[in-house]
Amino acid sequence: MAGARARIPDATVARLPLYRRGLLDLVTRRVGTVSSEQLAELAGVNAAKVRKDLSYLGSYGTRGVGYDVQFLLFEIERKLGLTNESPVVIVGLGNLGQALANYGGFRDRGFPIVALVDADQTKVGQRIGALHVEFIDDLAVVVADRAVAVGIIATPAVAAQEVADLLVAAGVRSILNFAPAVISVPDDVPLRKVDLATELQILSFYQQQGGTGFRSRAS
Amino acid sequence: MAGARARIPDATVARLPLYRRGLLDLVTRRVGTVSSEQLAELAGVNAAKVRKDLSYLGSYGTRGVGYDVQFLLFEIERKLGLTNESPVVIVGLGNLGQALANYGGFRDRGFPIVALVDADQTKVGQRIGALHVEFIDDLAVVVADRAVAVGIIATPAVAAQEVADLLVAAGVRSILNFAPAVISVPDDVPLRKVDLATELQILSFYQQQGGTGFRSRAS
DNA sequence: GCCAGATTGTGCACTTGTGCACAAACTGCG
DNA sequence: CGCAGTTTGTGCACAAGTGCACAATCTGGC
Repeated sequence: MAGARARIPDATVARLPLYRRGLLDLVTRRVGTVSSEQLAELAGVNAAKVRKDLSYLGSYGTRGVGYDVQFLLFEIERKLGLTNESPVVIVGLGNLGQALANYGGFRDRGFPIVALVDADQTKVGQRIGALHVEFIDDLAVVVADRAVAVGIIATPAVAAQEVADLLVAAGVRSILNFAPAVISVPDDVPLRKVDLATELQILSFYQQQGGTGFRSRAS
Repeated sequence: MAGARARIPDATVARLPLYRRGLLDLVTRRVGTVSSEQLAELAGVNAAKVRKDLSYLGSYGTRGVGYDVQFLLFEIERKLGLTNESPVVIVGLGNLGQALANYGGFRDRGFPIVALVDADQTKVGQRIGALHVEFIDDLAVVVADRAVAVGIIATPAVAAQEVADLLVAAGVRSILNFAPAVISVPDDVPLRKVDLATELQILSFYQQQGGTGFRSRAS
């Protein structure tokens, strides 16, 4: 009762996709009900955290029984805003961009890639997967015509800020940045970054320290 | 004084690579000294945090002047354990694995990829970049012979745990997991995960919430 | 209708992270 | 030699995150 209106903590939001993944697994296995203990196991966290996290969404469990898998999955997807698809544009088709374009994991989870854009004329027209690379100058048109919601930046670092500005101007609503550069965008455009080399360096630190004193704390 | 021995907080460790990146930039621009304010700008954090983070490493700045770029860079790299290279093996050469194999960003930052391994015999022998794909059964030999320190898992989710076990058994010292699955490893093997679809889902949440109430908090 | 067993939801204490504000300390100048 | 200007290093108060422990509540059996 009462709850369900309070703001959901950032740490909880970051775990919701993990719970979702676990629930999807349970659905395919025809499991109808799950306890916080079981879901914790699937998501790699502890049970108390699962219960507290889920309580921020509302009281969707039943004491003595657990959570209804289908219903909880639906509620998490609703909170995450996954009820309809979010078309994605990838900007920059070097090695990483091409890989992301071929990676099926996005479409499967509600983020179909609908456009590929690059500033290099020699790449324009090239076919990658089911799409053709388009020129960066057409970005605004592409975004508008295909209702693109998310922009992925996979360019070299020097171009990242400029591309971010273009994406924002074109009307993209959130940005995922793979370029190893700090970029700034308006406050109303959610931005996350993924830096592969950074992850390796963090691993290096803990490995040098003897491996101990560190568990989870992931992206 | 005194300090430099205390444990470095996880949050600080996660930012050291950002400072390093900024410092590398300054080195190429022939800048000799940097203030916490400037470094904060480059790393996308605030100045107080920079000073506190750096103070955990020791007192390497000079009041009224700032930090010596070369020296600070060296000290950060030393703390991160980047003074010598860490050879990397990539397991799983689907789209993502192939992209990672071609991605130059690793070698440039001290993590040369020295081996590619897959369980699919039709992929074995195939050439990607400068390397040939080897069979998973040879993993232990490859790791030992080439002093591999880091294992990257880029397999489908179902194979992830098995591959993790093989990597640990082969003597790899830390693991970066790209498979959308929870895996467990011994406590002395640092493990981090990168899940691209998870990042998009988190973006989706904040975008649905109206974009506000969220800044930084990245991987 | 009641009890045993199971499992959620949450109060609370603790740990970790953040950022302000300011004393300490350095440089350069006159 | 002392002072003005600058910038670090850190004490402190607050915010966020974590996890234990337990009351509240449900189910099924008899």
